[in-house]
Amino acid sequence: MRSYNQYCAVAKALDVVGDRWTLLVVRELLLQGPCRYTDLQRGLPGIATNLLSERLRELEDHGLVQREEAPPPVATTLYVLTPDGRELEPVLRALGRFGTRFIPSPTGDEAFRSHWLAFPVSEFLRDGDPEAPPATLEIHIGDQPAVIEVGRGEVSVRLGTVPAPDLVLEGDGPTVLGLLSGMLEATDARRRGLRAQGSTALLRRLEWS
Amino acid sequence: MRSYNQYCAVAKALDVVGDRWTLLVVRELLLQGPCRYTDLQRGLPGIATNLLSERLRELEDHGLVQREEAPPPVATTLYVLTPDGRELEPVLRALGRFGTRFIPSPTGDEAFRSHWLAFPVSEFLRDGDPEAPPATLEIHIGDQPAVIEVGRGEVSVRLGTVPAPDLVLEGDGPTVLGLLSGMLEATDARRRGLRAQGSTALLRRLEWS
DNA sequence: CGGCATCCTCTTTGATACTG
DNA sequence: CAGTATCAAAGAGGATGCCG
Repeated sequence: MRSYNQYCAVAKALDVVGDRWTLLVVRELLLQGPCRYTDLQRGLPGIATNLLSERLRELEDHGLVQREEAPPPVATTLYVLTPDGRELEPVLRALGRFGTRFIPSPTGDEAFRSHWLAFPVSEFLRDGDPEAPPATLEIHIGDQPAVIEVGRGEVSVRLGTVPAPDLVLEGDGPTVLGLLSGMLEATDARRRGLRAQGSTALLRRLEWS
Repeated sequence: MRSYNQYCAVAKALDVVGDRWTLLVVRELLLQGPCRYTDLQRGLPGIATNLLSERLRELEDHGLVQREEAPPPVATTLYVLTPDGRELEPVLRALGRFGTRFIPSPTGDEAFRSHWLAFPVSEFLRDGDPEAPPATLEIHIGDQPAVIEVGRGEVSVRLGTVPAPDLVLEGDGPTVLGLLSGMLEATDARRRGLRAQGSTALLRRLEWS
């Protein structure tokens, strides 16, 4: 990217991360941790491969990403955020908070990856009943299932499943997120194809701010 | 900008404000308040005029900027951030905080506008002696003088001058900011062309975090 | 002047194909 | 798997012209 050439920290930041795709590459590394090249491609549907390699090189040049040669049996290169790179998390969080207002457009043809849930869940969801025993909620939206764990006042997400979830939700992105955020009633969600199995009372425990 | 087409708030935010220059236009409106077209041009050295008008139209289309027809005698259009647009401030602050690490490169040929100081000053400077009487510090760097007011634990900046400042600093951007942030000693700053008039003890009252 | 629109050139992006 | 090479299309940058 051509530099803005301004003696201003915002402009300097944009000189470094203002290119198209750059911040989304960082999003992937923040959410997924160390990634192989193809992990990144899967998390960035639509990116051209030449751009991905170019962005990674630029991020490396700026000291935000490090390339690590994984030892056998993996024997591949892993991309990892440096401590400096991890300091982009507040930027990503601020962007996510701002961007939620543009989400509700229900076009439906958009790509979805389950790990993208991690930001909104940790930003907006609260455990409304910290005294109650921990509970788990399994979500099936797109590529992979994810688990939301709630208990002791904390809410967290991770990819994967759990042996005996208290509730399983299955549906498309807008519907599941609408239900989680309380913007959608259970009956409306069901009308939009949501399938729920287990204790839907768990939903009332989650508080969206 | 072409949409990333991802069901993710960060991607949505970047769909809206990820274009080149867009966030800097918002920076100007946040720092300067309502702006005429030419105010924006002055605050955005290097922008092509067609891009500025295009960005303003896009921001308007997304509901982040409003066009207001100022009544005579001004009789010009003013650009103002909407409440939604003002919610980009956390994004700009996060970017500024991240971008400071890329500032020290002292190339020297960069554009500078005094109002750009507002973010770093309000983010990083603290009044180290809240009990002491309020004091004022006038800064002459580039285009216009600015005033830093410190007192009662608060630090603020505004453009303009003050009748009897306790201290006047004159020099280039890196030097003055280096002095304010404590990264530069007074003698080093003087060697780099800084001219100070008044009570330099005031500098020790300012704390940089 | 303030507020753009147009034209032209140059750079960046996106899509696809190909390679060690 | 991890990229590089190629090329058409879109976007950015710069100059200039127009109009109230």
